[in-house]
Amino acid sequence: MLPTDSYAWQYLESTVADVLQSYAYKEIRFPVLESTELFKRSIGEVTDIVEKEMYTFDDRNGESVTLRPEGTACCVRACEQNGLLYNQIQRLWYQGPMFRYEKPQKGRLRQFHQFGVETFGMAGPDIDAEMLLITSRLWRELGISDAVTLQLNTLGTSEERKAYRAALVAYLTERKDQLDEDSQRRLGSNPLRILDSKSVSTQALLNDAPNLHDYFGEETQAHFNGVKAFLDAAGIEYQINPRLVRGLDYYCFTVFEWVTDKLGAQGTVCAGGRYDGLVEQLGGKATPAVGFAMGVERLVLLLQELNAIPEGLSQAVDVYVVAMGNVQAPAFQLAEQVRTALPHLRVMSHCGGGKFKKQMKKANDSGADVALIIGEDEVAAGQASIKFLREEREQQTLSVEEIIAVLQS
RNA sequence: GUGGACGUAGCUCAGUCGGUAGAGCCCCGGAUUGUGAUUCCGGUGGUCGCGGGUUCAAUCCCCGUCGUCCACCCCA
Repeated sequence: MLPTDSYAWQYLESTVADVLQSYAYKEIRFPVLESTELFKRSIGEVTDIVEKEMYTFDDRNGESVTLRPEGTACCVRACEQNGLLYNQIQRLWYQGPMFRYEKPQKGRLRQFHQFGVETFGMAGPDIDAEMLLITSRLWRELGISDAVTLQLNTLGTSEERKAYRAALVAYLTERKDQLDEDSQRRLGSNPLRILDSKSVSTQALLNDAPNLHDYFGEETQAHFNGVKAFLDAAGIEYQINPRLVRGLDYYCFTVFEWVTDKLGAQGTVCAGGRYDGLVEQLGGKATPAVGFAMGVERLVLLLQELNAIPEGLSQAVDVYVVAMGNVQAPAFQLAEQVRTALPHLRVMSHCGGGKFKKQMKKANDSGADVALIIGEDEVAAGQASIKFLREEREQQTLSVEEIIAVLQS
């Protein structure tokens, strides 16, 4: 990521941090490198991520380690090892690089970055809804609400899913020859993923297939209705998508995705759901949990696509200090005085000498609104000149105090 | 992993039906010895991704390789 993009990242990062802070979430940080076993046990052995997308290697002790492909498992491990989950409620967030060995394309990189939120110890639909309140508010803060839509589904309990899975496999096995090639392969490995296949013919075939929602018992229905009721009350729009499934094994009940049609093939900008079984699966006490992750690169692309980054953020300089003649030391001193008095201003001192004309051109190109000019005359008089580069206004030669006063206004 | 496109100056790209390359922007100098944005003039800058093959001669044709992009797949 280059300086031309970093301001967009900083804008996104600070907006996300502010929103999460306003919901009283706490930041957690954990390592980039984890034991390979952690991901096999959490994400699922037969998922694509674990089977072919992990950066896995042996360390010097011969232990298999992996660059994290996602944050949830790492977060659970870190919390578990530090006693944050035992009979406790946690609302946490994190941020950082993730690694998946995939073929790069737009919105999909081998090292990419996520914001993640994980909550523990809350079983009701209210905290599920809070995930969507948070993300919905974030889109509003970022000015991209119109570009994203919420897809919502529930996966029920693992027993319900198991029963449905059997019915789906039975139905599709009878019609295997009508399935596309990828779906035929998934029939054996991960049949639920056939539901969100992009193949038109496969989707048509699914219209008469068993419906997951027919397999839900009272608990699942009630939980899902609860989530929907909170969303309705909050005025958050959503689409129920019964074919929305997740690529990671640990999800149950509520799952959701925020998607956009503005980014080409990689349209999911944020996704998450409930994963009540994971903590126990990783050796802890059974703990309800909900969370989500957002793709930073995709959100930055979307912000840029929509021109949603506030003007002025890309400007790096407010004041450019020009030194005429052999007065670099006093010029530095002037710049330091301005920085001390007005720390919010970005003050750049010209370095490298050169002709005055050249320095003025640099001042202009820097994007600064004003240039402070100091030469031998000014040094002798204990003054400096202030020139306004973006407005019709007379250049003035003033004392340092007066210049600071002008800059302040 | 599969398919397609593309790698020429710092950037965006043109070009040579095979005879070792050009524009715009950027940068530097000048018109203008202490005043930028508009002009005008001049200049620097390229083993034409890398390796092999064909040829008198390859940036161009062929093969391989690496990289990038887009889509599939997968997912944030």
